[in-house]
Amino acid sequence: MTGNDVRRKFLEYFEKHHHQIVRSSSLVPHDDPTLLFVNAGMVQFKRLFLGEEKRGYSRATTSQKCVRAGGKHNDLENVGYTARHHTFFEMLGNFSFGDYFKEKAVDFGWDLLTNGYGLPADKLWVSIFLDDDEAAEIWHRQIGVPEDRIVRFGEEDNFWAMGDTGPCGPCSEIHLDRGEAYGCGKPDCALGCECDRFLEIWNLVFMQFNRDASGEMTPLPKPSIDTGLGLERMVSILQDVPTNYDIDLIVPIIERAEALSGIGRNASHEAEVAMKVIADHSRAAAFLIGDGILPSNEGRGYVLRRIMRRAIRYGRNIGLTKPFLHETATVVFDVMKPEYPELAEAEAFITNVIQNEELRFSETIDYGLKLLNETLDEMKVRGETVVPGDVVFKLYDTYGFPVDIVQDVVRDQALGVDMDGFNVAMDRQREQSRQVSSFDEISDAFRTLTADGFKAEFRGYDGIEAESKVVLLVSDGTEVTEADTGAAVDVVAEVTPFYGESGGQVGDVGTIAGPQGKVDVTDTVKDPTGLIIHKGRVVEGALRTGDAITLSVDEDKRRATQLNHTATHILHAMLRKVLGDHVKQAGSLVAPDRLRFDFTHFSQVTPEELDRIEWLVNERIRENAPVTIDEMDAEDAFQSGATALFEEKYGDRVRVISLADFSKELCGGTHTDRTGNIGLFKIISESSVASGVRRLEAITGNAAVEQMQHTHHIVRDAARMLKDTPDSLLQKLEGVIAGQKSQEKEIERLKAKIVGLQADDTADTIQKVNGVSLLVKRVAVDTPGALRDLADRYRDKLKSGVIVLGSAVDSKVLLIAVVTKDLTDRFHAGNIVKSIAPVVGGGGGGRPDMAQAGGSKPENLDQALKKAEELLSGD
RNA sequence: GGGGAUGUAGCUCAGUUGGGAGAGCGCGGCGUUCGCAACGCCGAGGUCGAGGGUUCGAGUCCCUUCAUCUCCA
Repeated sequence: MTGNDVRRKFLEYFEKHHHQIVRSSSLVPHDDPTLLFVNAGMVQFKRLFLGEEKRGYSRATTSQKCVRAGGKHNDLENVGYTARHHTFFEMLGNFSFGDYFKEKAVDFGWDLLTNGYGLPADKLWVSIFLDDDEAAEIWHRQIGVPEDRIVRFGEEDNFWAMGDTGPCGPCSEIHLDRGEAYGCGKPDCALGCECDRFLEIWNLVFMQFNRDASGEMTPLPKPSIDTGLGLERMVSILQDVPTNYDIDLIVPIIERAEALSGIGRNASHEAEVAMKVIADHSRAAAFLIGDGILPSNEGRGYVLRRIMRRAIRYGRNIGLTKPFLHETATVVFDVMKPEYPELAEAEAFITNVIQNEELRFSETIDYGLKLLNETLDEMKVRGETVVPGDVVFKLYDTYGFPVDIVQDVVRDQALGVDMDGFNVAMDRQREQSRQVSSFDEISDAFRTLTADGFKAEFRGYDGIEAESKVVLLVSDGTEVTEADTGAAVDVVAEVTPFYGESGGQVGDVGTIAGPQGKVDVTDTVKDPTGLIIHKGRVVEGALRTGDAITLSVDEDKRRATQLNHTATHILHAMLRKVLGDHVKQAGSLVAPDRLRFDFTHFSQVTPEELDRIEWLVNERIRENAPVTIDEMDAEDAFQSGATALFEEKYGDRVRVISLADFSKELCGGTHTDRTGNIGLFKIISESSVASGVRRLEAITGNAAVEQMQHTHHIVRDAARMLKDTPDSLLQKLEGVIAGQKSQEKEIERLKAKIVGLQADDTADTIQKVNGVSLLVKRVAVDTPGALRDLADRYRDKLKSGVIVLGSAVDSKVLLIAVVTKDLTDRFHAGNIVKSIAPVVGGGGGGRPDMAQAGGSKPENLDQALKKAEELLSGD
């Protein structure tokens, strides 16, 4: 049975038992800021379990993409060294939302394992929570598992909780005894042993309590089921192979690594580890990038970067010094194509991103090697043989140069590394970073409201005004019953026409009028549960909870925003048409005054392409296509080929926005009703955001017309100033610039000439003191540079001597002292200016042969020069 | 969220108590050559990331800010 068969069989089994097959959600969790990546099957159903969300089914089954790296669950450092750790894996699961409970869950699990997958019932063990007698009863009486194969474990192993508070409950795990051959051989080897004999394969969570802040647990009215069966692990059992890395979903990746390196995975322990790391990380990288994450220096992108770099580093251990990860990732597409066709579609983009990262990392390594070698050279000069730990740490911490590569290099040169020192520095850094991190907390008031089942109704698709009632007022993060004039306030209403910021479209602005007061709404946001919060300030009277209110959206701004939003959809479609199907939306901002669109593309969009895109978008606008909006089931929408975005969350009912036959997108935003309303579309900039992602900014409607007029005025006025027509403006400007250049040159030449003339006029001022030529003179130049030039000329003339020049410019004084090289042992230019500069109220300094100074008392310049003469004569 | 580093010519970078903005490669012109490569000579190209401060004077010191890199959480 292939891995893909195992997955299919699971989903089909539960579909047969009236479960909705739900597609895997993106690896990026949409509404959970505390979670870096989706790491379990239940994540996308969290709000269903909490009762905050309802969907059209009460039973579901999924094969969920999961990543465990970088967050609370971090298996990154284990991958390669164990049989079953992954950063990326798939979790099969069946879920009941207040439908069936323990009995059926146990029944399904056992039936599928024994009858479906054909596992021997007498090799299956079951663990349950200490006092969950109900579960024990079901397993023993209903299923017939002998009592000696039912084991009770404590809270650590068999009690599950979503967090410190919320739904929780006991769980029950099904284990498989693979026989002594897989065991550690110890006499006390039994279920729970760390070895590979007893494999935990399926975890059934019985969600039956709700735990409050005080720790008290109350029974849930509708208990639920959440189960998790690791696909890779299950496949390894059914294919009867020793590790997850021997299954047909992964072996092809390893085989590619073997082919590329020319080394077999069994060649050495090192090779074995490297192959596993490469196989796992290739999968993680392919899927993470496929879900829209790009390598970066923070957050999710940084975790992705670390995963890729870890793979590259291990690749070096088996001689893969050139970029290879994009090749092993290609195998991932082939293997996973049946279940994840969208991954294969993005192949070009994903491999490109990986290759870029490989090149970037090799730059990091090259630079680190350079720094390391410099350090080693210095050490050798000093006769040291151990690289200090803080040096290694600095290379790692600041330049990202991996420690194991330091060790390789150092070993080759028969030197040592102070790893203890490194670890001390590392621990210090950890300690330092572990200071409590405070992240934005959603006010408790909002949370309570949502938990009580309140749902604000959005009525802004059809109108911009609504009558409603104040449900909640929050000021300074705490709930209030009244907000007075001047107070900043967050308002929640029963119904609202205000669009809360989401999907790139900014929140509406407008006013809320109550019986005794008015609030200016400056922004509208949507919290993760969909609660619409109006943010504003009371500008008149006061607003109280329960007030009847009229909510009015600023019409002009909303309308402008709608034009930009519809234009964004047209732009998206035309980008794909002009640049290719690899173009995918990577971010979007739709504001009243402009739109910004980030998308995946490998190179700069040429000016010609930009023109063509702009032209096509405007053509679509002139077609005046109707904007049709359909609400439908998400599955139907996907089937119909509507474009969905990876960073967006979609419920089961979605809105599909269609523009004639050229655009069909899932979108919750507000749109204009015909493309012709947009009027005019103008691109105003094209830039890069990250490698592989470009950004376009554009304007529409009035803003676009104003922009055109503005630039037209500039050209017209410029032409008028140059007494020319706009068409020949550029030619004219070229001439003007050329003329200016030559004049500047002429000025330079003349200045030099003037300086030369001044320099010629010196005979009378050169004095001979003790055989040394001295020139002390007041001159008329206006910049330090000119003064230097002049001094240089004198020096060239004198061949040997000391020159001190001074010049008064406005309220400032410039001084310079030059000593020819042959005299620097007797005179120090720096000391000369230092001693005379105070006379003009300044200071100065410089090199022995040249020094400058300045001052703010021009009236004392002659006095200062006199002092210089005395100083030099007195030598 | 906390730390470290970098930002100077188209590119790679140098710039040492604060005192003439530089190198190599690339680019343009000329020369040598039948031609090319190579070489020689000449030349263009810089808001020293941005803003503020200290100073007579800031690429250099201080503060703020942006961008990039990097480690930790």
